Amino acid sequence: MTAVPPAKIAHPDTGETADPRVEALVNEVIGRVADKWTMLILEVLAEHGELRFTRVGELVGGISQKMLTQTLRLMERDGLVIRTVHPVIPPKVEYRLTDLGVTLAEAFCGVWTWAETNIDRIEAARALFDSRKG
Amino acid sequence: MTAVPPAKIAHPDTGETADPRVEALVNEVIGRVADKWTMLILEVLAEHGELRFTRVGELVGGISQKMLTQTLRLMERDGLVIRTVHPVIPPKVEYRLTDLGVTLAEAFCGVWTWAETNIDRIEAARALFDSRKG
DNA sequence: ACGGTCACTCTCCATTGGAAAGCAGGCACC
DNA sequence: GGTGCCTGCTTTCCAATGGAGAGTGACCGT
Repeated sequence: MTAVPPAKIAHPDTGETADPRVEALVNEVIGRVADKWTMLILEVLAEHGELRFTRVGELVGGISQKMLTQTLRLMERDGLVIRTVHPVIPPKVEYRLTDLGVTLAEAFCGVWTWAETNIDRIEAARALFDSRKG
Repeated sequence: MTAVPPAKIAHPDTGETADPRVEALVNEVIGRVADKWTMLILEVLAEHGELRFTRVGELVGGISQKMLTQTLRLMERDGLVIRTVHPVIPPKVEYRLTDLGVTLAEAFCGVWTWAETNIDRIEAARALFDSRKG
């Protein structure tokens, strides 16, 4: 991936950032990271420190094991979490955030607080919208 | 949706936040908002102010019209954007952020700067991971 | 021998997302 | 009077994604 993959629809030039390659990379990273499960896992790991596989699933809630494995692997690949395997029976695998993961969690912190403080406004907006075009 | 939908897997108690209902609502809002296209659209609207439908698509890049319509509608429903229809021919529809949308964009601002500053680290982590278990 | 534990992994199916075509409706051009 | 074109969707079809649930491996207690 040295060459930047072109956008599927060839938009000639959006004339936004100086370097379109940087922009594309950032968008790709955002696309990776701006994922429901990634954010939720990041949250529980930031809050609880080191956790085992099933415990992460419990704390996140409603995630399938498949997605849990998949998301944790992707986060590990991106250097957000560290996976520690303890060679014991029954198996014990612990996950914790890297420094990079911690900084991302801090960056996302504003979003949780935003969500917490603005739930009422969102629900009100939804009610209004639905009543208008129900 | 007055009653909080129970998690699909019945986790007895994760013992995290005091009120599980608030937590569930926050998770739902996070799940709504932590979406690739939502974040990207939020970004371009925060940066460019009021934009027309196709212009949003151009600036976001690589989004299908279906997802653009769908995401903008959802954002409108959640009170993040305002959709203004100018009854002219050819049609002209403009989108801009509400105050709520602006606050969310500000909350996400840290994530964009995080992505920009940490691209190198992510790529390095990926290269390492892939070389290890290629 | 058999069930329990834990972290996956696999299989099947419903939902989602992308590509492309269609549509509405007035306007300009020929 | 047709033929396009313009924009903002909507629809259709198909590939990819995600969830539910069962299976796996390796050992331990009974």
